[in-house]
Amino acid sequence: MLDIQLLRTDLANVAGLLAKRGHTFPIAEFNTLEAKRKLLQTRTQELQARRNDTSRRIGNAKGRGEDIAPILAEITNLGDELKQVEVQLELTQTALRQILLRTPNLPHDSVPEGNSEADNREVRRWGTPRTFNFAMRDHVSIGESLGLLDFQTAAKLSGARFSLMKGQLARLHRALSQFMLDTHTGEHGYTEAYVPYLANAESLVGTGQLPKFKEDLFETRRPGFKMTERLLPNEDSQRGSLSGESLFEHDYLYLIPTAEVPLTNTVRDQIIASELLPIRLTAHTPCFRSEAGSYGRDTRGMIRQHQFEKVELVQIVHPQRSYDTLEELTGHAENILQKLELPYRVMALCTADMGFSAAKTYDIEVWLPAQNAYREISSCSNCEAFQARRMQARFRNEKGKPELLHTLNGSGLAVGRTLVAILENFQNTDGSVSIPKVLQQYMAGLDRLTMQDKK
RNA sequence: GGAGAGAUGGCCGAGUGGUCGAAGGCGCUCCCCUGCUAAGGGAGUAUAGGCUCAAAAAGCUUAUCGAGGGUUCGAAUCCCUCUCUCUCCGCCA
Repeated sequence: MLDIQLLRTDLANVAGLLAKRGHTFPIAEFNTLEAKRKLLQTRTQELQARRNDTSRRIGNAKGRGEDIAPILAEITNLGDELKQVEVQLELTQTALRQILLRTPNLPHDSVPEGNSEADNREVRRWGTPRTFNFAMRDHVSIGESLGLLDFQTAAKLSGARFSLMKGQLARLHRALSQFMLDTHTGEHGYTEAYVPYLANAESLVGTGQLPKFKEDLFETRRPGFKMTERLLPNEDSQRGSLSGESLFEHDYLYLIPTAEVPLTNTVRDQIIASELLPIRLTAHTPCFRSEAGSYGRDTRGMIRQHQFEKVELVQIVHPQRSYDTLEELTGHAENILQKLELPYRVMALCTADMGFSAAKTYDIEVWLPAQNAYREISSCSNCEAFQARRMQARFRNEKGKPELLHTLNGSGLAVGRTLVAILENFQNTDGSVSIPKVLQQYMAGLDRLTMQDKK
């Protein structure tokens, strides 16, 4: 969420920055609502002040045993008007809030301007893509012919965009996440966390997935929730809530699309002591994405799944440190690829290609031989105070005053895509796949995946 | 699933309709006292927002006692709904 003060004082400039990332800010609507808000809020507070004053006087008069009827007469219609104005104010503020909640972050000065992913800027490259002197295959072909990867059965169980792994491949998948966690906790100073995989709406609003990207999420309904009963008219007096939040939102939970959601929200509604900063958290979780709107893209293989695993990195830091931290965090993710000996490049995303909450993002793209391309395997973002403002996540600054934190997150890495990269980059002419050295200790010393016994 | 008890400021804890953003204590900050330490004395110490203002400072003001709604001139206090925590029983990985 952007600072509403900034919108009030510098709207044209803000709208210009948002336009760079393809977002059209509703300037006229905002100005109208804001003018209305100011009027209504002033009036509401006037009436509230009068009510408070009158009530105080009634209290005093009663204490002295005086007649309160004349004082009561002064405010005969005050209650009704106050109620009306309060309702209007609440509606106006809800409308403003809805605009704010759906407005993306402002891009940092250093973010390249662009209209599409083609305008992303390559920052650096590591490793050299291997050349094959045999008929190189993609991960689906490799995994299936080894008898370790089975999309047909996965489709029977759940549908498209799910996968089933078995045997040493399933183990390699597990080994990857263990290796990543061990590296981040052992070498990069992160604290491992085990987190809920179902999160409430408030958490998803905090990190920015809601309200705008609801269709990307898998939504679950809590057992015992009875929509028909609850929506019967005249059921209770809560109807007509003015808060703008759904009355029933606590009856829904969402499967997390990334561990960024639970990890970042750990500091929601908190004022952190500055000596506890920076907070570095990592977690290995499944991630669930509906992939609405990506029909037909990456339909083959494990690249784009409804369910995949990821080791996530989250840092919660002092605002002055957040851009240094972004470089460090990106380096932590790169370190995994280097240890795995997988070639990659780092891209600075352009204004048009960044995610909703990010002020600046580096994508790390791993080399996939079968696609003859670098593909995203990690996305590292500095959200500055954007999420912190939504979450009311603050720390006590040098003056002892609460100030919004900066939040960062990045994949370290997407496990499924890393597995794909290993299968393709480490394939051998006989159909086996070599296991990167750093993973062998997690595989009881096994150094290659081979044809399963077919008996 | 059954029965019960709770939720108040950084922490503990008082407060069952009025002048309460909230006693008291602890903690913390500053000052005084003390050779040092300890003890003692005094002052201060929530958050968000609005208006005035070019801005800062300041002033005025509103909201917040788990959340939302209601009753009332007035709600931490009364009523309703929900959430969460705890205890006992049952069930369960």
